[in-house]
Amino acid sequence: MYGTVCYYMLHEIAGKITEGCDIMNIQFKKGVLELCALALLAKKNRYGYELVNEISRSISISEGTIYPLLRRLKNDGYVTTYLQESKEGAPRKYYQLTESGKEMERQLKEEWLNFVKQVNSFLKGGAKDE
Amino acid sequence: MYGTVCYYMLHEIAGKITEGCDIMNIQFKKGVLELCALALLAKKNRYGYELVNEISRSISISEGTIYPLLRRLKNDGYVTTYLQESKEGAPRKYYQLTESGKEMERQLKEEWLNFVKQVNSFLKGGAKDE
DNA sequence: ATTTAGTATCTTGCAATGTATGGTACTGTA
DNA sequence: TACAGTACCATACATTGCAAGATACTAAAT
Repeated sequence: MYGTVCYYMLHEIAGKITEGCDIMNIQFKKGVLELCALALLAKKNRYGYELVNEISRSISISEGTIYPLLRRLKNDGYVTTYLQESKEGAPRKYYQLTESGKEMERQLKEEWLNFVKQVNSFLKGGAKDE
Repeated sequence: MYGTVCYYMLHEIAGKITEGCDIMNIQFKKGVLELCALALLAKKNRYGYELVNEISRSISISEGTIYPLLRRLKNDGYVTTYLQESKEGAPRKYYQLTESGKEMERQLKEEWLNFVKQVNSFLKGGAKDE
């Protein structure tokens, strides 16, 4: 019951940053967060709380989203984890991409860029009228 | 029981087009399809089956996705509908954007472009390391 | 005439996944 | 010892795309 207040602060801050994008961001996010997490882990090993903070700078997310996601990634063999003590709080669980995780990251990135291209084609020219 | 075979053909074709993008497209799609539908309707009125065909040229979707979506759009007041007979089959239900639908389309488009920018920043530079 | 194929719409139950909510636990400071 | 900050986790829920299957009309082939 102690850190509860701080917990909510994080959520509030995350919400403020992406203010005005709330109508459907919730839906846009589906699936893309996995790519974001993999992309960040491709740069260096990180712990869960760190990922929440990094990602929530740009995209409003909460911890209840990241931790289950990371568990999925581990179950699927895309990451391994190791614990490391911290001077400022509970021990941190670091996540490290496996080879298959790196491969997944490349593949998802490619698909994402492709997908965006397709969607944008609808937004711009739209499908030609016959 | 008559047109069932043809029904499945459409699905097969749609599947083939986006072959190789199946790992997570399902997730990428969430929410974006609504934007695609609105964007296509912003160009001209269309009927449901037409939308399925247009969209499935680029993104693999099925009818079970579009019709419920269109019902949602109607319930939320973003489109109105009118029936029109056809020489080649069942009568078509056309969908027409309302003013609030047009506004929604503009807003979603803007959010989408913004969202893509944020995600791409993770993929490229990634968040700076402190 | 009956079958088959094409066009068109709709419904139900399922699966995936982000969210809200709330809990645990460790450290350092007042 | 109370509190704030850091860090992790679990459960119940809502949203939404999908699979599967039903219905109905038209037109061409048999």
